[in-house]
Amino acid sequence: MSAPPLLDDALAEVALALPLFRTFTYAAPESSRHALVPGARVVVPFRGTTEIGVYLGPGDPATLRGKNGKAVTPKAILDVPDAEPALGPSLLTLCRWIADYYVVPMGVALRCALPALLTGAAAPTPSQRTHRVATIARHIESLLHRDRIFARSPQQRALYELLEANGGRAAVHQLLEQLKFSPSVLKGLVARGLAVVDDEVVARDPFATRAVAAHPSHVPSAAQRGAVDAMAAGGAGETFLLHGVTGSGKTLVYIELLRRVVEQRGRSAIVLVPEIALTPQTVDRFRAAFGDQIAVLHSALSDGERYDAWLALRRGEKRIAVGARSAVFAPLEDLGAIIVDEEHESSYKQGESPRYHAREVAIVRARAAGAVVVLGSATPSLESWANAQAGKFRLLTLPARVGGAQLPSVEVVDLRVGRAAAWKASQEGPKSPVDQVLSAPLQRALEETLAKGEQSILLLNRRGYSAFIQCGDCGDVSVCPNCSISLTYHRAPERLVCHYCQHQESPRDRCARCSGETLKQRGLGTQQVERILAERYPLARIARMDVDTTGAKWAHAEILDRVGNGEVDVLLGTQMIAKGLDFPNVTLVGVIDADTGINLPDFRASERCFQLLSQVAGRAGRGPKGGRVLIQTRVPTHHAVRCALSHDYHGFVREEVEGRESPPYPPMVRLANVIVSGTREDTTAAVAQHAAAWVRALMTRRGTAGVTLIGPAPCPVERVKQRWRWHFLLKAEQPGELTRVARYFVERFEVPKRDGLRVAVDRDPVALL
DNA sequence: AGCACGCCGACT
DNA sequence: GTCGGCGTGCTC
Repeated sequence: MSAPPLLDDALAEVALALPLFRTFTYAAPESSRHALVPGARVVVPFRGTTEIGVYLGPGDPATLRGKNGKAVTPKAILDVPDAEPALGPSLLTLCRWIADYYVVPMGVALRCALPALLTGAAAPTPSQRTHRVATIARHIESLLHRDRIFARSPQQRALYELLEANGGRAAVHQLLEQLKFSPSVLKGLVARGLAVVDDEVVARDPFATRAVAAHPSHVPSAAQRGAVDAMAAGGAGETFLLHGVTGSGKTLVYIELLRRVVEQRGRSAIVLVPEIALTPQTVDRFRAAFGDQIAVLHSALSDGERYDAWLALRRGEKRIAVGARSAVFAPLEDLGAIIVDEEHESSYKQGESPRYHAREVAIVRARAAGAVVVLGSATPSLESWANAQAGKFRLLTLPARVGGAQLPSVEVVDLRVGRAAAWKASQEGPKSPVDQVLSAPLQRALEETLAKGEQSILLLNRRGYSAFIQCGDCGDVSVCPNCSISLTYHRAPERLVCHYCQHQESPRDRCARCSGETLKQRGLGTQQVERILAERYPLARIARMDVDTTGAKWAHAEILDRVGNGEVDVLLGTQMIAKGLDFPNVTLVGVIDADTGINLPDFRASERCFQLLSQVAGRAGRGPKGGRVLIQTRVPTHHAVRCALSHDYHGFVREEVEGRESPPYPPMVRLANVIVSGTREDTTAAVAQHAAAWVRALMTRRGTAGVTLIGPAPCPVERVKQRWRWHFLLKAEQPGELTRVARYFVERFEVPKRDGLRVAVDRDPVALL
């Protein structure tokens, strides 16, 4: 449209990490020019202080015109601190793509590609740190003792039980922060000999010191070899969708591919996993195979450690990066492969700006680098499946488990009223708590598994003790003061907790609305089920795994190690136990309530349910003893449940895609969710309506026929963290049209600067909640 | 995002 | 008379 700008070498275009859709033009002193390579960090004067920015290229003199055409004298770059640019040309290009596609300022995109140390956001921290840690010194087993000891110190009890919930050990600052108690409460516990406080050196990269179990060097099966051969022969930038049933040995395929790419061809590679802490077994296998060629990037690293790892990759000292989402930005040259394990996982989508999806970023990066991408899953996302069907990805299939193991048999237990009554009636004696949790068939299966000395996994996708507290008189439910969400009742420590904003309060003994005294707990959570199981099966060794028991950094790995060592008979947990676990002695998987979440107002609710059921079912029968899966549900005919029963991914996709045709949802269309939020209900609604009307007018004016706008409406959870939320959806056949509309909107629509009003665009949202 | 500038209500 | 509320505008 406009003439290309006349660029000037004496001027420098610099991006700063500000939420501004503009860059700044600085003078480039002669002395700094030789080091000014695009992607280089620069230190620049900005509003009286100095900021770290990224040099993008020669500047445009036309930008040096202030308001009313007055000339602006550019300030000079103060320093170019690095000999080598912090971002190579390929990562710089990748950031430009992110800025464009996800409709964010360049500075925001750049920030997520650089460790905090390099953006100047964090003060340099030593690689070794110490912190104060409290540990339980004396365990109080019986509740009676507990009542007596803490009779006159309820705060100490709450602290003690929080410590317990953290596995007996937790950082002092974390404990006091969570409970908002003064340090004297802890002093009291220490004085009574119930806890001790000491300094702990935070291990320098705990993953580096974690022992790697010797894995038998597996020999690939014919199917695995075929997949590896196809990928190794893949064209530059080609994307493979590796659809392998649970237990089909996808990890070995990845490892064999890396042997060829990294060891034989000397190129580098990135392995993305959904969450490091949840997949220690997978990470261990890569470490066992490649030793110190690997840099494991995980959230427990300090800024200093993260920078060390970044540097080792940048210098080529390590050529494989393993990590969660952000590892897709690992500073590797000559990239040969990017592996995205469990590609359907929603944790690949970043929740805050830039709201990128690591799978999509991986594909774009690999295409530019001439690397192959491998997307692996037993239950691929519908988007990836559609891309494979359309010929954009090459589909490779591992249809069978390795070593001749069979997929477990999956049975449904129908909990609907009539049938539930039937099995309850068949029970002898009065209804016990366990009967409310486990149907007769699941109890029988659990008892048989215990008797054989084998292990069981029980999935209940709801943490806490009970889902909510309801007044028996007026029906009022305790809700969070900050969010439109009911509070979950937790025991040990006894609190009502908001799972959206972490707000906590003490349970009341009367209804807040009508002062009724018959407060009832509704809906079972993992804490309660743990207690019920412990009462019913006192000899069984039960472990619970959910965010409440895995607060401490390495608690995940510790619980899983105990399962692996046979120290646990029953592992009870939320969805975090469904992923990637490989324990051959687990022969029973029970799903306590398959319906949790199936009716959420989200177009992906069924898909998530199917994936969760398939993944957790896949934990059973991975060894020679075989396995069984029992799924309790009230909707046995729902396709997510039905297809999980028969391991029928294709059947599920067929039915699910039908449901996404009209009204259209991904993969039939591309989606952007525009979220308007603010501290006041009325102005948030007004701005959302105004914004939607503005976009509609824009589309009419510009004739963007390919984009449709749905809404606006309040978000399904209309208040979170004291902010009201409205949203509308943009749907488009072509991603380019969606980018144009979203970009024009974000850059031109004026959000009133009051009531904390904000507009955010969530491109390719994973959930509309 | 910050931060300064600037114009209208309750106080030493 | 001032202190300070936050709406508005700017950052090379």
